[in-house]
Amino acid sequence: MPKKDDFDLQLFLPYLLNQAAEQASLDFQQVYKGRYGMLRTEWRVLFHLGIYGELTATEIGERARMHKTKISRAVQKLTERRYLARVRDEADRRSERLSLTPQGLAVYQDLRLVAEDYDTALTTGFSVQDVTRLRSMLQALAQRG
Amino acid sequence: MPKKDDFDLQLFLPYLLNQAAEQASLDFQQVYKGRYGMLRTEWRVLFHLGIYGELTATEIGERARMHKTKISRAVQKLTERRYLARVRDEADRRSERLSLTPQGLAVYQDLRLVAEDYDTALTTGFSVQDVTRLRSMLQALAQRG
DNA sequence: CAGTAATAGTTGATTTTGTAACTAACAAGG
DNA sequence: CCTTGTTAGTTACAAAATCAACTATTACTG
Repeated sequence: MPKKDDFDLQLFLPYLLNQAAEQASLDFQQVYKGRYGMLRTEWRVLFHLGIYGELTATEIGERARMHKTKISRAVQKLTERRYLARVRDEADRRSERLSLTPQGLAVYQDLRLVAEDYDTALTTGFSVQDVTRLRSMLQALAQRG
Repeated sequence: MPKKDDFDLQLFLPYLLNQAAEQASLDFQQVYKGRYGMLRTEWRVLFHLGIYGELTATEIGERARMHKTKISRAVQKLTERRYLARVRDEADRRSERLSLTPQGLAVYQDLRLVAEDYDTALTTGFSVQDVTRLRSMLQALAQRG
């Protein structure tokens, strides 16, 4: 393809990161959307609770860097589907302790296995050192700001 | 932070890629949104035309992996702002050849400089080899599917 | 050449996200 | 305590993305 300008968009990091992220997300989305009709935000909330056991909406927001309205809506959906339970914190009645129900936990465990397999599939073809370096660079990039 | 489950979400590639991509996009968005009131889709179309000179909407869609409705709307906005010109292709009257106007080109050139600076800023702190390896791995990840 | 299928691009309806304003509960200073 | 300020979370409205249906044009096929 003849270029008029030698700037290489395919190598521009914000663009490249987005292309890679979107591709990876879409593949994994097939599973949680297809199997459980979940949205990306819902999947993230579910995983946070699966990993940490019990968190408030604000805590999830800080960890996942998601806005509280997104979380609020995800929590509503997950509650309707009986994947999570909300208990008002009596020490501070503004917040709620969120945790997975047995059903939610089962879904999490299923998706967690898929996630591990998918991560393995994504990284085959690269050396272990390269993958380690990739993750650490991505973490560094994600943490700016 | 005590974990109930040892799966590390922070290292899961689709999640990690998204965090890094979102951070980078948001930073760069400040510029094109703040300076020219553009959306991400519009920025991408502008850059494709700046680099390749003349393309149809479909060609942009293939390259950028964007859906045609997104492109259609971005093209409308950019045309309203007099950043791009549309000429019906007489060889195939269904399609239009898109190209930047002088104003559009000026905007592209401005943003291109910012993009180069931002890319440099993002990668300082990493070795040249690491950055090269990062880009090539991201390209490989983006190209699956 | 009809007649059907395919392609370029647009438009409209629905869903999802983002932004701002809101309620309820707590905190701190006078 | 009472005013003012802050925090947790929700809700309402606007912006944007997604999906499906549509028009116009070209390509295929008998």
